[in-house]
Amino acid sequence: MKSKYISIIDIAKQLHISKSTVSRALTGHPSVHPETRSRVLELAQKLDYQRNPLALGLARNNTNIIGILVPEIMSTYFPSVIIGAQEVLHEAGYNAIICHNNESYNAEVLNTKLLLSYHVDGIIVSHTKETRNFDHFQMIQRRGIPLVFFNRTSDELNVPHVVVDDYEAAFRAVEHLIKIGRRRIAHLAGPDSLINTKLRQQGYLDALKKHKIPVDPDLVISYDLTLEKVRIYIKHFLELPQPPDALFTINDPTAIAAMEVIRQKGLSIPDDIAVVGFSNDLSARLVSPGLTTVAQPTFEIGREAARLLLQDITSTVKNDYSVKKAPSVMLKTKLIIRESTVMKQGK
Amino acid sequence: MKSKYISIIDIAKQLHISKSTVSRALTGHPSVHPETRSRVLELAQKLDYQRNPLALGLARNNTNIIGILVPEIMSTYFPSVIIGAQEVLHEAGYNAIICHNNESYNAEVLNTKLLLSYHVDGIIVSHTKETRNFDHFQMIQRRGIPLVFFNRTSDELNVPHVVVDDYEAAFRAVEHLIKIGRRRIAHLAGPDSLINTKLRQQGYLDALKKHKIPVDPDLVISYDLTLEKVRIYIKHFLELPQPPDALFTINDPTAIAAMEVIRQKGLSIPDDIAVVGFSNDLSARLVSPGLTTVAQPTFEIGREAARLLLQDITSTVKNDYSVKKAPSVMLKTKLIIRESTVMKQGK
DNA sequence: CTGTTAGCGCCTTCAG
DNA sequence: CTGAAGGCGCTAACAG
Repeated sequence: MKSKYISIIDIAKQLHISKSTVSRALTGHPSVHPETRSRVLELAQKLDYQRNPLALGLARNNTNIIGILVPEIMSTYFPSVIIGAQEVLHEAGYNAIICHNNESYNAEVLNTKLLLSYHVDGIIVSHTKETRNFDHFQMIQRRGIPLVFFNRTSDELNVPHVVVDDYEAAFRAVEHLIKIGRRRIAHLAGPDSLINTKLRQQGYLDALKKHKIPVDPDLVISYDLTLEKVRIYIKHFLELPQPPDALFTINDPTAIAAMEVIRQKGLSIPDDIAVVGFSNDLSARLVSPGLTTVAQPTFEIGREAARLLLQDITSTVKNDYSVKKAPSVMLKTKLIIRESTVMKQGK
Repeated sequence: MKSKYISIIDIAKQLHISKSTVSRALTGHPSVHPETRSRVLELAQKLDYQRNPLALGLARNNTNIIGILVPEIMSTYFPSVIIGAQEVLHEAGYNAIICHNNESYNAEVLNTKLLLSYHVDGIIVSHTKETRNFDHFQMIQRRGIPLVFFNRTSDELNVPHVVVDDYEAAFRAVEHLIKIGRRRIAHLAGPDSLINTKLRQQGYLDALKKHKIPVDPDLVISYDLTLEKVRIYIKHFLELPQPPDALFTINDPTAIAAMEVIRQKGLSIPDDIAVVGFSNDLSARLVSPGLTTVAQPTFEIGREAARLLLQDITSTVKNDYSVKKAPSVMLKTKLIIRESTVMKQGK
């Protein structure tokens, strides 16, 4: 035996029939004698035959493999999205190959090439925080390979995408802080390269505006999401002549890092400073005090992204997004109120 | 154009040479005229040619794909291991396809079949907590496909594996509790199906024995790692006539869940009950009080597993582990002491 | 140094 | 209903 694996040829030989017939029997082609078919099926079963999807892909020019490209897998957010996506993909007979790049743009470009080289049938992407050049994604689209973005999208590119109502979520989060009496609300925002950053920041600004609270530019800082720097920015906030009485951050890790700094400064949360994060990571529930944050429907984001992708893959008419507007899905978030903004009853 | 992708044939045609020559030029075969080679390379570059690894695999009967099979990806443990493994694999020119199964035995079996069908060159596995039957893994070995276990291994099977010193880690964790004066130390253990459970439990028992503390069977419970049940077991412990003054758990999520129950009962950590977990999940640092726990070198576990696997893949002599003992690597752990056992200085 | 041929596993014509 | 032949993209063995 040359290979560890058995092929339709092995079956054909043992049954003294042609491999075409075996292939037909296996794929359920109608014109095969029932008896032949059952003999093939039986032997295949017995030999533990599994067809080689790679060879199939080569012959049919599709692989049934979907690439999922995310910036990281250490938080709970991306793994949950992946799980949701895989659920839908598996159901449809697709398998996923997951790539992560530790937020590195170069790794992202390499990974897209890798996925392309494996002739994936489609790609689901959340780009890195460094990504400002979208040529590699445009190339994918130009080649006619279905592409879906989630969470982090680009307005330069017309790509089907799944997002949450970042603007509204931020708006409501800040409004919550205003309702509990805060007036000097700081915002530690993400990098401008992320569209979410802009939307959440706008939500923040508009909430202040609605409630006639003047915007203090000193209270807004954009940063690159490297947690080590949070200390610097929070210290800066706290040392302002008029320090903030609340903080809204771009994500939960930032909020949690900030809480540590605030506590070390001897300030109390939420009494001196109320804190609100974003995403409802697992850790938001675990820190003490519990972190008020915006919950995202992560599994559903994954499922929707997969659905959008499958639509494009299976659609008979090729959707040309250089002409036609790409579909998008916007999912609802939910503000989870915990002790970092509102003291627990009876404590 | 029939395909979205360009092949060596396209290059060959444009250059009026044979595809073999193109292939040779591309793979760096020595006997190719330098000029021919450079013309090929140039055109390949210009056409953005990427060779199809699937076709390569078909021709060479290897895919350069490694399967990584883990029970879940929502904690920080498995993602870190995966990242470590991929680091080594990528360096060696291999790509990983990651499968997770949400601790379901059936999904695990399906996933191994999936990986086999893709003709992966090797598989790295941490099996589910439900796995008691290892036939599917044995089958992989019998087919001569390199296999490496990590974290969760089986003593029924002779498979190369990477583990940590579970026994010693548990021993030292419990000894730490004894040294801070605890005498009634409870142990919430994992299911018997996991070898780690047994080893950690033995470490627990031996530490007690060494310090001449009688073992109270009421203080040891094995459970199936479904967090919802932690409440029951902890309540049981607390309602014993002589409740424990310390708790050692099989992992961090269990410890954290337990801490919640303990606090709700109005008891103080560590004064009334000191708590030690296992693994040093991200959340161990975030909960309050910080959780004393055993840190595992997760990245290194992944790297070692990948190295072991690559050894088997590249070794010219086929290692037959039905005769020869499989290599194993045992890595050191480190006890991280936090406030769940020892009050912080100056607080 | 280069072209020809065959074959990896599978499907899909095209003839019977 | 079935077999033979061709091709997907690539490499390897064999001639030159």
